[in-house]
Amino acid sequence: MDTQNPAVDLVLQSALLWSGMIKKADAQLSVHGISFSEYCILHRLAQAPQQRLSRIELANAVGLSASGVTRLLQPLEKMLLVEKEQNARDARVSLVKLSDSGQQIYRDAHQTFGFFASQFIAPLTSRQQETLAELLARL
Amino acid sequence: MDTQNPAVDLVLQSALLWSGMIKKADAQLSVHGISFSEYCILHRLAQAPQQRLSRIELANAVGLSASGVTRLLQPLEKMLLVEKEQNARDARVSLVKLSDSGQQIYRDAHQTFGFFASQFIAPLTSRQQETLAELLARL
DNA sequence: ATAATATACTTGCACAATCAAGCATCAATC
DNA sequence: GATTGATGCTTGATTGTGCAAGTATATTAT
Repeated sequence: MDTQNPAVDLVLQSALLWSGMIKKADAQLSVHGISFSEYCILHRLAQAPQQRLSRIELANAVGLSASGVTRLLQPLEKMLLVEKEQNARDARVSLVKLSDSGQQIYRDAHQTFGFFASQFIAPLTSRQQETLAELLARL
Repeated sequence: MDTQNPAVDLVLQSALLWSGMIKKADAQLSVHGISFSEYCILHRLAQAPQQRLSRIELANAVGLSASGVTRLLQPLEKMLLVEKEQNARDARVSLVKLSDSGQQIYRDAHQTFGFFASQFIAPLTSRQQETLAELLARL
Protein backbone atom coordinates (compact mmCIF):
# COMPACT_ATOMS: atom_id res chain seq x y z
CA MET A 1 0.00 0.00 0.00
CA ASP A 2 2.26 2.80 -1.21
CA THR A 3 2.65 4.72 -4.41
CA GLN A 4 3.24 8.10 -5.93
CA ASN A 5 0.24 9.92 -4.57
CA PRO A 6 -0.44 9.70 -0.83
CA ALA A 7 -3.93 11.16 -1.24
CA VAL A 8 -4.88 8.31 -3.57
CA ASP A 9 -3.54 5.72 -1.18
CA LEU A 10 -5.33 7.24 1.76
CA VAL A 11 -8.64 7.31 -0.06
CA LEU A 12 -8.34 3.81 -1.48
CA GLN A 13 -7.25 2.42 1.84
CA SER A 14 -10.24 4.00 3.52
CA ALA A 15 -12.70 2.74 0.94
CA LEU A 16 -11.39 -0.78 1.43
CA LEU A 17 -11.47 -0.48 5.20
CA TRP A 18 -15.06 0.71 5.39
CA SER A 19 -16.43 -1.67 2.82
CA GLY A 20 -14.95 -4.46 4.91
CA MET A 21 -16.43 -2.93 8.02
CA ILE A 22 -19.91 -2.93 6.54
CA LYS A 23 -19.62 -6.59 5.59
CA LYS A 24 -18.63 -7.52 9.12
CA ALA A 25 -21.38 -5.40 10.59
CA ASP A 26 -23.89 -7.07 8.30
CA ALA A 27 -22.78 -10.44 9.57
CA GLN A 28 -23.18 -9.36 13.18
CA LEU A 29 -26.57 -7.77 12.64
CA SER A 30 -27.95 -10.74 10.75
CA VAL A 31 -28.76 -12.43 14.05
CA HIS A 32 -31.41 -9.73 14.51
CA GLY A 33 -32.70 -10.31 11.02
CA ILE A 34 -31.65 -6.92 9.71
CA SER A 35 -28.91 -5.58 7.46
CA PHE A 36 -26.52 -2.74 8.11
CA SER A 37 -28.64 -0.39 6.01
CA GLU A 38 -31.75 -1.34 7.94
CA TYR A 39 -29.93 -0.78 11.19
CA CYS A 40 -28.94 2.69 9.98
CA ILE A 41 -32.59 3.45 9.24
CA LEU A 42 -33.75 2.30 12.66
CA HIS A 43 -30.90 4.18 14.29
CA ARG A 44 -31.80 7.46 12.65
CA LEU A 45 -35.44 7.02 13.45
CA ALA A 46 -34.66 6.23 17.08
CA GLN A 47 -32.66 9.43 17.35
CA ALA A 48 -35.22 11.58 15.58
CA PRO A 49 -37.47 13.97 17.55
CA GLN A 50 -40.66 11.91 17.58
CA GLN A 51 -39.02 8.75 16.21
CA ARG A 52 -40.39 10.18 13.02
CA LEU A 53 -38.72 11.23 9.76
CA SER A 54 -39.69 11.78 6.17
CA ARG A 55 -38.30 9.44 3.58
CA ILE A 56 -36.12 12.13 2.12
CA GLU A 57 -34.61 13.00 5.47
CA LEU A 58 -33.96 9.35 5.97
CA ALA A 59 -32.31 9.07 2.57
CA ASN A 60 -29.92 11.88 3.36
CA ALA A 61 -29.20 10.54 6.80
CA VAL A 62 -28.15 7.13 5.58
CA GLY A 63 -26.68 8.07 2.22
CA LEU A 64 -29.19 6.36 -0.04
CA SER A 65 -31.34 7.57 -2.91
CA ALA A 66 -35.05 8.19 -2.42
CA SER A 67 -35.94 5.01 -4.26
CA GLY A 68 -33.44 3.08 -2.19
CA VAL A 69 -35.26 4.19 0.93
CA THR A 70 -38.67 3.32 -0.49
CA ARG A 71 -37.56 -0.21 -1.18
CA LEU A 72 -35.62 -0.62 2.05
CA LEU A 73 -38.68 0.36 4.04
CA GLN A 74 -41.03 -2.15 2.40
CA PRO A 75 -39.75 -5.17 4.34
CA LEU A 76 -39.54 -3.12 7.54
CA GLU A 77 -43.18 -2.15 7.15
CA LYS A 78 -44.18 -5.75 6.55
CA MET A 79 -42.26 -6.76 9.66
CA LEU A 80 -44.13 -3.96 11.43
CA LEU A 81 -40.94 -2.38 12.72
CA VAL A 82 -41.98 0.86 11.14
CA GLU A 83 -45.27 2.64 10.44
CA LYS A 84 -46.36 4.97 7.71
CA GLU A 85 -47.90 8.28 8.74
CA GLN A 86 -49.07 11.40 6.98
CA ASN A 87 -47.88 14.89 7.38
CA ALA A 88 -50.81 17.25 8.02
CA ARG A 89 -48.98 20.24 6.55
CA ASP A 90 -47.75 18.61 3.38
CA ALA A 91 -49.59 15.76 1.71
CA ARG A 92 -46.57 14.83 -0.36
CA VAL A 93 -44.43 13.65 2.49
CA SER A 94 -44.94 10.25 3.95
CA LEU A 95 -43.52 10.06 7.45
CA VAL A 96 -41.89 6.96 8.82
CA LYS A 97 -42.26 6.17 12.50
CA LEU A 98 -40.51 3.58 14.59
CA SER A 99 -43.10 1.19 16.03
CA ASP A 100 -42.89 -0.33 19.49
CA SER A 101 -41.61 -3.62 18.18
CA GLY A 102 -39.26 -1.61 15.97
CA GLN A 103 -37.86 0.06 19.05
CA GLN A 104 -37.38 -3.29 20.69
CA ILE A 105 -35.51 -4.74 17.73
CA TYR A 106 -33.50 -1.56 17.47
CA ARG A 107 -32.45 -1.71 21.09
CA ASP A 108 -31.16 -5.24 20.65
CA ALA A 109 -29.47 -4.48 17.36
CA HIS A 110 -27.97 -1.31 18.79
CA GLN A 111 -26.33 -3.26 21.57
CA THR A 112 -24.87 -5.71 19.08
CA PHE A 113 -23.69 -2.94 16.82
CA GLY A 114 -22.34 -0.87 19.69
CA PHE A 115 -20.25 -3.77 20.82
CA PHE A 116 -19.05 -4.38 17.29
CA ALA A 117 -18.20 -0.73 16.70
CA SER A 118 -16.29 -0.53 19.96
CA GLN A 119 -14.28 -3.57 19.04
CA PHE A 120 -13.68 -2.23 15.59
CA ILE A 121 -12.04 0.92 16.83
CA ALA A 122 -10.47 -0.71 19.88
CA PRO A 123 -6.96 -0.67 18.35
CA LEU A 124 -7.01 3.09 18.92
CA THR A 125 -6.77 4.77 22.31
CA SER A 126 -9.67 7.00 23.35
CA ARG A 127 -7.51 9.96 22.54
CA GLN A 128 -6.85 8.64 19.06
CA GLN A 129 -10.50 7.85 18.54
CA GLU A 130 -11.34 11.45 19.28
CA THR A 131 -8.68 12.64 16.90
CA LEU A 132 -9.99 10.36 14.19
CA ALA A 133 -13.53 11.59 14.67
CA GLU A 134 -12.37 15.20 14.46
CA LEU A 135 -10.38 14.62 11.31
CA LEU A 136 -13.20 12.78 9.59
CA ALA A 137 -15.64 15.48 10.61
CA ARG A 138 -13.67 17.96 8.52
CA LEU A 139 -14.14 15.95 5.36
CA MET B 1 -24.65 13.36 14.72
CA ASP B 2 -24.37 12.61 18.41
CA THR B 3 -25.66 9.93 20.72
CA GLN B 4 -24.88 7.62 23.54
CA ASN B 5 -22.10 5.62 21.98
CA PRO B 6 -19.23 7.50 20.35
CA ALA B 7 -17.92 4.35 18.67
CA VAL B 8 -21.24 3.91 16.87
CA ASP B 9 -21.27 7.51 15.74
CA LEU B 10 -17.72 7.33 14.50
CA VAL B 11 -18.38 4.22 12.50
CA LEU B 12 -21.67 5.40 11.02
CA GLN B 13 -20.20 8.77 10.16
CA SER B 14 -17.33 7.07 8.37
CA ALA B 15 -19.56 4.72 6.44
CA LEU B 16 -21.59 7.67 5.22
CA LEU B 17 -18.52 9.69 4.36
CA TRP B 18 -16.91 6.98 2.27
CA SER B 19 -20.01 5.89 0.49
CA GLY B 20 -20.44 9.50 -0.58
CA MET B 21 -16.83 9.64 -1.63
CA ILE B 22 -17.22 6.62 -3.88
CA LYS B 23 -20.24 8.17 -5.58
CA LYS B 24 -18.34 11.36 -6.29
CA ALA B 25 -15.33 9.42 -7.52
CA ASP B 26 -17.58 7.41 -9.82
CA ALA B 27 -18.91 10.63 -11.31
CA GLN B 28 -15.40 11.95 -11.92
CA LEU B 29 -14.13 8.72 -13.41
CA SER B 30 -17.09 8.32 -15.73
CA VAL B 31 -15.44 10.68 -18.22
CA HIS B 32 -12.89 7.92 -18.77
CA GLY B 33 -15.62 5.35 -19.18
CA ILE B 34 -14.79 3.44 -16.03
CA SER B 35 -16.24 3.07 -12.56
CA PHE B 36 -14.52 3.43 -9.23
CA SER B 37 -14.24 -0.36 -8.91
CA GLU B 38 -12.71 -0.60 -12.33
CA TYR B 39 -10.26 2.13 -11.48
CA CYS B 40 -9.27 0.19 -8.37
CA ILE B 41 -8.61 -2.87 -10.51
CA LEU B 42 -6.46 -0.95 -12.96
CA HIS B 43 -4.65 0.77 -10.12
CA ARG B 44 -3.72 -2.50 -8.43
CA LEU B 45 -2.61 -3.99 -11.70
CA ALA B 46 -0.49 -0.97 -12.51
CA GLN B 47 1.25 -1.28 -9.17
CA ALA B 48 1.76 -5.04 -9.40
CA PRO B 49 5.21 -6.49 -10.23
CA GLN B 50 4.63 -7.30 -13.92
CA GLN B 51 1.30 -5.46 -14.16
CA ARG B 52 0.02 -8.95 -13.50
CA LEU B 53 -2.14 -10.41 -10.75
CA SER B 54 -4.33 -13.42 -10.21
CA ARG B 55 -8.03 -12.88 -9.84
CA ILE B 56 -7.96 -13.84 -6.21
CA GLU B 57 -5.19 -11.39 -5.43
CA LEU B 58 -7.20 -8.75 -7.22
CA ALA B 59 -10.31 -9.62 -5.23
CA ASN B 60 -8.49 -9.17 -1.94
CA ALA B 61 -6.84 -5.98 -3.11
CA VAL B 62 -10.09 -4.29 -4.00
CA GLY B 63 -12.39 -5.89 -1.44
CA LEU B 64 -14.62 -7.86 -3.78
CA SER B 65 -15.61 -11.50 -3.97
CA ALA B 66 -14.05 -13.80 -6.55
CA SER B 67 -17.20 -13.78 -8.62
CA GLY B 68 -17.35 -10.01 -8.39
CA VAL B 69 -13.90 -9.83 -9.96
CA THR B 70 -14.82 -12.29 -12.70
CA ARG B 71 -17.77 -10.17 -13.71
CA LEU B 72 -15.97 -6.86 -13.34
CA LEU B 73 -13.19 -8.05 -15.62
CA GLN B 74 -15.48 -9.13 -18.45
CA PRO B 75 -16.12 -5.61 -19.76
CA LEU B 76 -12.48 -4.66 -19.23
CA GLU B 77 -11.41 -7.62 -21.35
CA LYS B 78 -13.87 -6.70 -24.07
CA MET B 79 -12.53 -3.16 -24.01
CA LEU B 80 -9.06 -4.73 -24.27
CA LEU B 81 -7.78 -2.85 -21.25
CA VAL B 82 -6.78 -6.12 -19.71
CA GLU B 83 -5.52 -9.48 -20.99
CA LYS B 84 -5.93 -13.00 -19.73
CA GLU B 85 -2.79 -15.05 -19.21
CA GLN B 86 -1.98 -18.45 -17.82
CA ASN B 87 0.25 -19.34 -14.94
CA ALA B 88 2.77 -21.98 -16.00
CA ARG B 89 3.13 -23.32 -12.48
CA ASP B 90 -0.56 -23.61 -11.63
CA ALA B 91 -3.19 -24.22 -14.28
CA ARG B 92 -5.98 -23.09 -11.96
CA VAL B 93 -4.96 -19.48 -11.77
CA SER B 94 -5.82 -17.13 -14.55
CA LEU B 95 -3.61 -14.08 -14.49
CA VAL B 96 -4.81 -10.65 -15.44
CA LYS B 97 -2.44 -8.29 -17.15
CA LEU B 98 -2.79 -4.62 -17.89
CA SER B 99 -2.62 -4.09 -21.65
CA ASP B 100 -0.96 -1.12 -23.31
CA SER B 101 -4.24 0.62 -23.90
CA GLY B 102 -5.18 -0.28 -20.34
CA GLN B 103 -2.09 1.52 -19.11
CA GLN B 104 -3.01 4.52 -21.16
CA ILE B 105 -6.53 4.68 -19.79
CA TYR B 106 -5.20 4.07 -16.32
CA ARG B 107 -2.74 6.94 -16.55
CA ASP B 108 -5.52 9.32 -17.54
CA ALA B 109 -7.91 8.02 -14.92
CA HIS B 110 -5.20 8.10 -12.30
CA GLN B 111 -4.60 11.75 -12.92
CA THR B 112 -8.31 12.48 -12.59
CA PHE B 113 -8.60 10.41 -9.46
CA GLY B 114 -5.43 11.81 -7.96
CA PHE B 115 -6.77 15.29 -8.37
CA PHE B 116 -10.09 14.28 -6.90
CA ALA B 117 -8.50 12.51 -3.93
CA SER B 118 -6.27 15.49 -3.22
CA GLN B 119 -9.26 17.78 -3.23
CA PHE B 120 -11.21 15.41 -1.08
CA ILE B 121 -8.67 15.47 1.72
CA ALA B 122 -7.67 19.07 1.16
CA PRO B 123 -9.55 20.30 4.26
CA LEU B 124 -6.82 18.63 6.28
CA THR B 125 -3.25 19.89 6.58
CA SER B 126 -0.49 17.57 5.40
CA ARG B 127 0.27 16.83 9.01
CA GLN B 128 -3.35 15.88 9.65
CA GLN B 129 -3.47 13.75 6.53
CA GLU B 130 -0.52 11.79 7.81
CA THR B 131 -2.17 11.37 11.18
CA LEU B 132 -5.36 10.16 9.55
CA ALA B 133 -3.48 7.64 7.44
CA GLU B 134 -1.70 6.33 10.52
CA LEU B 135 -4.88 5.98 12.52
CA LEU B 136 -6.72 4.21 9.72
CA ALA B 137 -3.76 1.90 9.20
CA ARG B 138 -4.27 0.56 12.71
CA LEU B 139 -7.80 -0.51 11.97
C1' DA C 1 -56.86 32.16 -10.70
C1' DT C 2 -53.38 29.98 -13.80
C1' DA C 3 -49.33 28.51 -15.18
C1' DA C 4 -44.68 27.15 -14.34
C1' DT C 5 -41.51 25.16 -11.38
C1' DA C 6 -40.05 22.51 -7.58
C1' DT C 7 -40.51 18.79 -4.15
C1' DA C 8 -41.71 14.07 -2.29
C1' DC C 9 -42.19 10.20 -3.37
C1' DT C 10 -42.94 5.42 -6.36
C1' DT C 11 -42.10 2.24 -10.11
C1' DG C 12 -39.74 -0.05 -14.16
C1' DC C 13 -35.52 -1.16 -15.77
C1' DA C 14 -30.62 -1.87 -15.54
C1' DC C 15 -26.49 -3.09 -13.20
C1' DA C 16 -23.34 -4.41 -9.62
C1' DA C 17 -22.23 -7.62 -6.20
C1' DT C 18 -23.20 -11.71 -3.39
C1' DC C 19 -23.79 -16.56 -2.19
C1' DA C 20 -24.14 -21.29 -3.30
C1' DA C 21 -23.03 -24.79 -6.35
C1' DG C 22 -20.09 -26.69 -9.67
C1' DC C 23 -15.72 -27.73 -12.38
C1' DA C 24 -10.85 -28.09 -12.81
C1' DT C 25 -6.56 -28.44 -10.77
C1' DC C 26 -3.23 -28.89 -7.16
C1' DA C 27 -1.38 -30.81 -2.57
C1' DA C 28 -1.23 -34.10 1.05
C1' DT C 29 -1.96 -38.61 2.80
C1' DC C 30 -2.44 -43.36 2.62
C1' DG D 1 -0.94 -43.86 -7.60
C1' DA D 2 -5.57 -43.21 -5.67
C1' DT D 3 -8.30 -40.67 -2.54
C1' DT D 4 -9.34 -36.71 0.08
C1' DG D 5 -9.33 -32.12 0.75
C1' DA D 6 -8.11 -27.41 -0.45
C1' DT D 7 -7.75 -23.67 -3.95
C1' DG D 8 -8.94 -20.81 -8.17
C1' DC D 9 -12.31 -19.61 -10.81
C1' DT D 10 -17.10 -19.40 -13.29
C1' DT D 11 -22.10 -19.51 -13.53
C1' DG D 12 -27.10 -19.20 -11.97
C1' DA D 13 -30.12 -17.15 -8.94
C1' DT D 14 -30.99 -13.47 -5.78
C1' DT D 15 -30.56 -9.01 -3.55
C1' DG D 16 -29.52 -4.21 -3.17
C1' DT D 17 -29.15 0.17 -5.26
C1' DG D 18 -29.41 3.76 -8.65
C1' DC D 19 -31.34 6.42 -12.49
C1' DA D 20 -34.99 8.01 -15.36
C1' DA D 21 -39.65 8.72 -15.80
C1' DG D 22 -44.19 9.28 -13.84
C1' DT D 23 -47.69 10.99 -10.33
C1' DA D 24 -49.28 13.92 -6.80
C1' DT D 25 -48.86 17.85 -4.15
C1' DA D 26 -46.89 22.31 -2.94
C1' DT D 27 -44.90 26.93 -4.11
C1' DT D 28 -43.96 30.82 -6.82
C1' DA D 29 -44.78 34.02 -10.40
C1' DT D 30 -47.90 36.23 -13.42
